[in-house]
Amino acid sequence: MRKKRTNDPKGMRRRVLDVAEDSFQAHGYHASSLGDLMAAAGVTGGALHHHFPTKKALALAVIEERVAAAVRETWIEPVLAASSAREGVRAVFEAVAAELEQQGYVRGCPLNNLAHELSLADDEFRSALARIFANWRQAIADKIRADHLGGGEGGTDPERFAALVVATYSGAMSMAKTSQDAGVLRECLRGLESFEVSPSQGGSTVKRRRRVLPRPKIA
Amino acid sequence: MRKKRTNDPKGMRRRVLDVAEDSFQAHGYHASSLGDLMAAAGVTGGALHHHFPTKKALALAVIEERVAAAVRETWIEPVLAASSAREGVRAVFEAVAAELEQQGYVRGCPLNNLAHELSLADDEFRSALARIFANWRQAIADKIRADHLGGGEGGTDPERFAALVVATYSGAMSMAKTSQDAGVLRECLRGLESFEVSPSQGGSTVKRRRRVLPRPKIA
DNA sequence: TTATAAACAGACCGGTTGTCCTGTTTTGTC
DNA sequence: GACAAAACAGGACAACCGGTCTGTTTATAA
Repeated sequence: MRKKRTNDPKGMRRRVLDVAEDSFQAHGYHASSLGDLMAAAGVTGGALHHHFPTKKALALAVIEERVAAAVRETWIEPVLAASSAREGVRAVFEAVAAELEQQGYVRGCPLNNLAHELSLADDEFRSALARIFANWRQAIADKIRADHLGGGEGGTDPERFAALVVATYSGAMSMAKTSQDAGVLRECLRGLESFEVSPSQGGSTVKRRRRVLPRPKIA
Repeated sequence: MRKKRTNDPKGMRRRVLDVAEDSFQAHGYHASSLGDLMAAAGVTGGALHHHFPTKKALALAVIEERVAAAVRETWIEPVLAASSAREGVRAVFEAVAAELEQQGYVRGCPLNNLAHELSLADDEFRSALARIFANWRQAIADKIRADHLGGGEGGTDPERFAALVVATYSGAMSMAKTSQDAGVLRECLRGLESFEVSPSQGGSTVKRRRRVLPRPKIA
């Protein structure tokens, strides 16, 4: 009996993270047993333990590598690449809503899913998750500040706007997951779009009230 | 061996629900073992099984009796009793923020905590939780409609406003829990409040543009 | 080649989980 | 008081969980 065994530490680690990310997202951390993950990934206990000594280490890797990357790819990069912060926010909301409606079910936000389950359980989990939230908010705030330099977004407080956007998205995804309906995402986006600047910090040239979130382009 | 035994089904059931509600909130559903609950409540396995045949039945009772009541008491009733929807929302945000800052830690929103962990696990859980979200939103929307009848909040879409408020609160609590800092609640409230347009502008109805959040009426 | 460590296989174990089961005591009803 | 049902006590149990341990195979470097 010859055993074919291809030593591929990189690939094996990636496969484990793939199924762990998926299972944590679908069933949560506690409801995902290492036995299930091993079976799904086609990995033995020895290999799993070699790459991730404990379940906590595995979850920490999922958070820092996969969840952070997901937020970066679906939120931070699109917003920074957009013509403005508000346009970027609008585009992400609609892209996520469209994707959810296409796939027919809602599994929720990876970051919020794990944040709710693990924030109080372990402080390492909590700080890792808090860091992702902070980066998310800061990226949006930075984009607002960039808009300021470009002459736009007169009275918008960057941190306040960022917090509001992240909170609205997180809560909308929570409701969308519970009702299994992505429509609430669009509803909340409409709410944000009718956001008007409070002219308290009237440093901009525009004094009159105006719509701050531009109408969606017809594409 | 004499056993002192006071048959008190109502009280026993209440004690079990008390500790279950607390443990589900603090550690989550899966991380709360029935053994821990029995020890904390001072209840034997037989008694627990008599009132709640399965762990799922216990959780369902917690959701329908305790979580729904919590949302009703901290959100629905204060908002409906407030002078306006906007004032009620502001009061609840500030009351919760003050309470969290006083107790020094954040355990999150009871509804959202369980919603994230259980919505995908079981459809009975999901529908029960979705019903609470729906009642929450409808109460706020109803209050907006009541404001309409009183001559206020012209142009504010009730369902849209309610969805935005609930989403913002849920997401803000999620971040507050993860960062263990209730400050983001106040920040998001400020964001919602900046929906109002120019504070001392006249009440003329010249603008037919959508003003989703007019400023609150100050008596 | 040889030595050494990394990469992996697979069984094993103590502890825990949720549930069930058999009794015993109390309550309600006639 | 008789008696059925509810209310509770407490143990038993099979399944499962996460972690560990030993052994074998593969890569790496001298």
